[in-house]
Amino acid sequence: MTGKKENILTAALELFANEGYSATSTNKIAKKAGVSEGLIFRHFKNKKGLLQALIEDAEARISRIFAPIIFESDPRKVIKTTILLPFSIEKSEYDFWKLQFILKWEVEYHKPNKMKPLIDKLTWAFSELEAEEPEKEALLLNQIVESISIGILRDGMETQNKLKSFLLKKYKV
Amino acid sequence: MTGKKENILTAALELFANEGYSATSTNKIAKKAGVSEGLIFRHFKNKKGLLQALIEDAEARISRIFAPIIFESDPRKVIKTTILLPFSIEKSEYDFWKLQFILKWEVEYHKPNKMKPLIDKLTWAFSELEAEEPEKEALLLNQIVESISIGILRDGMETQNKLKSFLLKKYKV
DNA sequence: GTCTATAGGATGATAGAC
DNA sequence: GTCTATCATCCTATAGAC
Repeated sequence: MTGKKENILTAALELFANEGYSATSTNKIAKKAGVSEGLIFRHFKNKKGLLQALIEDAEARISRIFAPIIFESDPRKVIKTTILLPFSIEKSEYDFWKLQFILKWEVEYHKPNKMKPLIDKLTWAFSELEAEEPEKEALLLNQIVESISIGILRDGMETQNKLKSFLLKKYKV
Repeated sequence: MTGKKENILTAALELFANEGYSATSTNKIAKKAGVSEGLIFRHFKNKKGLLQALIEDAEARISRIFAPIIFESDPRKVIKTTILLPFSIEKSEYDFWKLQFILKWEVEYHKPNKMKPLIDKLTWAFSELEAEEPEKEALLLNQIVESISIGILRDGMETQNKLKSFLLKKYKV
């Protein structure tokens, strides 16, 4: 069950997410994983390969989380679920999210269009609800949700909880 | 005018802001600054000292930018100026802002209360305008502005320009 | 699959000359 | 103030044994 390869991934995720990619040495990862340093390179070729494996894992999880929104057909529910999204993240998934956000600041991993499907769906929802400028509403809500996510990951859910009911009321969903 | 100490600061700022603190070696900084590596340590004791000098500089600039809002007495103008804030950043200041945001992900430099004065002022403004929940309005607007700033720094001002007039309209300022 | 040993280079930092 | 030379340490990665 607890293969050593997985130990490495778990340790690396926690360290990359909380201390940064460059600041984390393969030595630290190996120690935390209870594994020899060489094994990391056997399994992942190099340090970047290890990061890549984590990124792919994280992206899979994230599209799984977005799926219920993309396939929702009630516009009100699309907006409601989007607002609730950051509050429904499980603690066990925090490091995956953190990694996402940290990597946005590392040039080579930042893809601005990653949120396009969500924004498109939100645009559709707002236009169904006859908003004056559905695309801008969508862009704005997307950014609000993103900034709430960041707030939760950095300072804890309590700091953002006030905004939850406030937003639901504001958007009447 | 172009003292070597300043060269070091300029080079380090650009590198720290765009490639991260840990990913930037003192060797790279020295080369970019056209200076010997040893000089960095003469002037700033160590790499952390160099970062600290930049942080202090950045914080001074930022409070200078916030000042006009804090001392504004017209609540509508407080909100308007806050919304316009990220759009009024000069290109030459981008790296200072980037550094601010990057450091928020490095535990030891993240202070969640840094925005308190702005949030307090916004709370006051919204309560003057008789909003139902002024504190929550303030928290929300603060986060919106922060996320727009991030968007500008990462993807350019064009990507955020749509939101500018949209927000001014939404907040009727 | 996993470990040990180690290569080869980069890194932060110091000492000493000018 | 500034540079050159140098150090000890740490880093990523490989080779070879089990």
